[in-house]
Amino acid sequence: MNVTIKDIAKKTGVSYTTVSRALNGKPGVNQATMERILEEAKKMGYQPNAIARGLVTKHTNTLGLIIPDITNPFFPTIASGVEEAASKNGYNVFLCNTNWNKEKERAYLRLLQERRVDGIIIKSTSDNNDLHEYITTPTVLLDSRSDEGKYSSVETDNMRGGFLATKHLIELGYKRIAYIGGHANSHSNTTRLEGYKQALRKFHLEIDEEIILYGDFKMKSGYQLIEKLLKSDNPPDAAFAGNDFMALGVLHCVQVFGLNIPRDFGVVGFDNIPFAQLPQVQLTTINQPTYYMGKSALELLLEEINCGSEKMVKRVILEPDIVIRNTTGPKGV
Amino acid sequence: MNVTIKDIAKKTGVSYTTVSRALNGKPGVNQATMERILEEAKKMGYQPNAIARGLVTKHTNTLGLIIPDITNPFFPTIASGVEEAASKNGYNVFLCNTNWNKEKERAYLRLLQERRVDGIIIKSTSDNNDLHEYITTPTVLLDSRSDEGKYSSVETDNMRGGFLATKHLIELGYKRIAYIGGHANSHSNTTRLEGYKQALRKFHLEIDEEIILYGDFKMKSGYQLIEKLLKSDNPPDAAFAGNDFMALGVLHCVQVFGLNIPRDFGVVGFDNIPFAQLPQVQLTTINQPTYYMGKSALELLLEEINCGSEKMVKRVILEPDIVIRNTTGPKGV
DNA sequence: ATGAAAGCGCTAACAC
DNA sequence: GTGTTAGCGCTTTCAT
Repeated sequence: MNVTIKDIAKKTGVSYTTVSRALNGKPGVNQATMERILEEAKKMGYQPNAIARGLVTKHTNTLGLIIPDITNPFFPTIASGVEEAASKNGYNVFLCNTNWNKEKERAYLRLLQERRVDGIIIKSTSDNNDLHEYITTPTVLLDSRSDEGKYSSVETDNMRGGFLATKHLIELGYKRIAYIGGHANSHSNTTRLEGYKQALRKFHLEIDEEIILYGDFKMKSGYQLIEKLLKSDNPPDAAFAGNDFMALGVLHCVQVFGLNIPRDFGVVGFDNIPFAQLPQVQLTTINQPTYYMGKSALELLLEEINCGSEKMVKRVILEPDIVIRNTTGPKGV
Repeated sequence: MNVTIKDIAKKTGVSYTTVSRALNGKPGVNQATMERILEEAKKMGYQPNAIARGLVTKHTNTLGLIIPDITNPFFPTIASGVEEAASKNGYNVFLCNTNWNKEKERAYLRLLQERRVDGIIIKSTSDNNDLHEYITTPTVLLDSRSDEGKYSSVETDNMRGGFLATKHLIELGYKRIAYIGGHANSHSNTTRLEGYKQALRKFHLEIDEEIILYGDFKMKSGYQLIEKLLKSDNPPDAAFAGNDFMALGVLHCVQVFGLNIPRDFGVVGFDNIPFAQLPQVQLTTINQPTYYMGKSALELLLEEINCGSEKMVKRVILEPDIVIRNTTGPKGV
């Protein structure tokens, strides 16, 4: 059995209120008794029971972080941003991996709230605008705009990212640029696609729905999508991928087809995951301030938790930038 | 304010004991009242308070997973193994990232136990054998043998892995094989090193401490360590790296030195992280059943939690195997 | 089948 | 400076 404040009260001969006060460093305890209590507590191996405390204080110093794919390095980087900042503020975080599964997302939302987390940070799997039906706790959205106006959010300017990527390919002379996207109805996908279209329009290039494809943000789907296009009658000569994972799949397939990168075919990714900079990979991509996104999501959440009712809904939008490496270059040169 | 069982008791005109019974599907409730209660609960948006429940039941259905580096894909894979299995069994997991920091590890251990997690899975940052001083909760060790005999553990046969890797290099004709290790006093490091030495001895090659170096399991340190060796008078012609991360660093540096891989220089990693199989990387490495390690650690932990006192200490040792790709080949050919 | 009451370990009012 | 009391939301005897 664990030792409780009552045990240590008995041992030191004071009331357990006094013990509680001493242990929490609250004023109104004699220096001498204070020391006696602390010493005895240590000797008995006392460990405060956060559960009991939470029941009365109404907060658990516990947070939930819901992400779609922990094996995509983009999310661990975010997670470490969240976690380090949380840790610094005395919070622990439940890391929940939905595997892009809407059901799992809902289940986690429920579980987290039953566990009375003080707040939730979520990168939702889709933009259905029905999140509020499942949420009664302070929440900040990551890279998403579902239920816009209800929750604070932090995101990279995906549209601009998409624009930058596509513009870069166009300026290098690539003529037929495919969009190899992620989940069709996810915020990241739709906004990046919008940026892609914007760039095409600006440079008076045709938007061809034939070469706009959706997958699932995973490597394999990048491979399969571009394979289909490369086999077609009118194959593209470049691709803007929904994320780096998919870009890696695209790269692989393009090589299998014997095309020279970047001479015959250009590829741009999105995220700038650490592996994109490997000397063997050198993927041109859109850089997101990933770690910082996690950190600032946490800060937003903390504000929300502490400021309580006067809910200030903020939207933090971070600037992406393009990192040019070796998967793009002057077309045909 | 959240709705409680008392609220719904008042509403339905029964005692709150009955409500509790109904909500938990316990016997002894009339079918009709049962339905009334359930319906009312749903209508009022009742969410059970896991905190209050935990206080009386003494368990939280909550687990802690402590890992050293979430940005090394090896650990997310383990984490997803743990999490999926945990989820299936109704547990939520606190994911804690120590960043190879002993202090943080201890802090998390304390926090987790204050939060009354039902169990802990930990990949410790070092093998100091003092873990038990900080642990009073069912625990299983990952890839570690500290406090051997006190806790169940799951690990890959690291020694055999080290042996396999080194033997492979020797048989290909590499003559001077460096060991580019991770943290000197971590279990994974010492056992892999032991396997390396075993292989050298078996093939009557000299064990040269000059080319046995320790880093921190990160890419950069792989680069720096091999750089030092490559600059020396008697440079190695191959390296067995402490993990894939470090191997990637080694690869980079070797290329910078203009050596041909695998003709002039062979590299073997450890872990077989997903990125090792990228067509651009094709790293020869020792494969660990990573996801399964997480899963079986969880199963061990559940056993421990449920069987209570009759503590069965088990050690699960998984077989590694070598995956031969393009960073090794017949020396000089 | 249902209810009353106790109590999990703690914090917070309020009294002294 | 210290103690008494109540109560957080729930489960669990023990009655009825």
